[in-house]
Amino acid sequence: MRLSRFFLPTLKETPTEAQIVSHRLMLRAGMIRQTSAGIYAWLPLGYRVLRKIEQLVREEQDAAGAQELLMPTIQSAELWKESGRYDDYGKEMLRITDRHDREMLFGPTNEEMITDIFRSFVKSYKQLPLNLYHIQWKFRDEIRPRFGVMRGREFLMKDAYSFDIDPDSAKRAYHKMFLAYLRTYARMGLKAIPMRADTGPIGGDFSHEFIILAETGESGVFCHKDWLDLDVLKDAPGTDDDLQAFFDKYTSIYAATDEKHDPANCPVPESDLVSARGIEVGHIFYFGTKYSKAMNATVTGPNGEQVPVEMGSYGIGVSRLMAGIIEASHDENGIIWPDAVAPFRVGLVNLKAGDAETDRVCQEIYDALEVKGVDVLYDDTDERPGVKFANMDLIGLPWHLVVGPRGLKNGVVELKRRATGEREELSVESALAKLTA
RNA sequence: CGGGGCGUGGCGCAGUCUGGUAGCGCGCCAGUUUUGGGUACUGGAGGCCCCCGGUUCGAAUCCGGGCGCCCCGACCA
Repeated sequence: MRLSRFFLPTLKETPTEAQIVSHRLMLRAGMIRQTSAGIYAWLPLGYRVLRKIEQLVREEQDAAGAQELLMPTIQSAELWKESGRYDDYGKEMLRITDRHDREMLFGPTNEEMITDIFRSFVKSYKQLPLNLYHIQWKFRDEIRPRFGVMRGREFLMKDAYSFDIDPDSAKRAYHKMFLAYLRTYARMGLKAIPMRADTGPIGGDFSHEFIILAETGESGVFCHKDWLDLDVLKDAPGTDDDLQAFFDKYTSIYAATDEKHDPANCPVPESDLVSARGIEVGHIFYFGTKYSKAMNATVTGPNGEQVPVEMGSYGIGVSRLMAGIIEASHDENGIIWPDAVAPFRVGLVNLKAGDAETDRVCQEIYDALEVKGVDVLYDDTDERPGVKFANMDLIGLPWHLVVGPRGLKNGVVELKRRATGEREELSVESALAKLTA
């Protein structure tokens, strides 16, 4: 993509409404545009990242055996009356009336709907286990939306729903998601810590929330320092292995939010205790038969009896995760995208657009990267170098390849790693080799 | 929902108290200049001053009503 043709409305100054760093940077980097309180339009740069995150989440869900479908955003109130949550959910649920005066709602979550789909088609225990998920926009009419997409009213969420014949099997489903979640965050370069959590309006008796560590996180977190050394991607068992041991290991190390942390009764000696800040980016629940009983979702068991299915649900705030990543990965100049979710892998900076030789080399590099399938944003504008550098740092692409007449005279270009600031001068060939490796 | 604040060119703000032709910085356009970390100069374009009503010779400014947005708190992926 050529920057001269890319819709990227960056801002030099920070809009006043933005208080936290991710919100500021997303506005300044031209990623989002607020349209109402807690509701945002995703501009091309932001949307690219959103899709990257979504895709990574999808890959891990698929790998864990979940199957993707897509349910509507607008739901009928009927199902919610059946489960009893139409009244319980309160004002957070956006209620809508259609032209026939039918009660509808913009879904805040999909337990009822998925349970309805399930009961319509699944009749036998032989069709279990089953895990269905979708990545869909949700709406929760928060009293006070804030912090940009971190606490928006409309947000993109991956929600998966597992169905099993008995609690043991449901536990395994839970463990699978537990692992998939940790893998998902790890692949995004995030340190995520699962913690026992309240189940809130979803209900149920077993739940973990996943907190990523970020200096600017909204809540305080305490954990054993061993957490910081764990490498999920190395520890992760294959999907067929028994996940119990993995689950036990990862839930046995101390971790608690400040609300639940009691310094007086903390099992971790002070010297091993890490105090940090975190952001909740996922929540998984095992709630048994809460919905299946209320909605009569049963299957025929091995002995011919009708058994209400054991269910769990598993959410990841996809749009929130973007803000979380920025909170966890930025510096005073802007965003630092982890490679896995970066909108482009390379920012190619032409320091002197219009200079024949510089233009030629840039074009050559641009074409070579495109051919190799490397996402590249080519700054072909005739802005001053300072402007280009500042903008490149702001939008945070992992690699900056800087090409100017001065370097070309010596046969070199400059490759900068955004995360570390390291720069090296090297030939075009070596730079390309490095970027396409 | 309780408490606080804000709404003035795209963005950041001044002007409101004390009514009298709407300003500044950044950005944008044109030109000159500059050319490796937001360059300098010159000349431009761009505003229903959130909306409706009232007071007044005259309202961004005063009064009444409405809408929107932000911050703190209780609540949440």
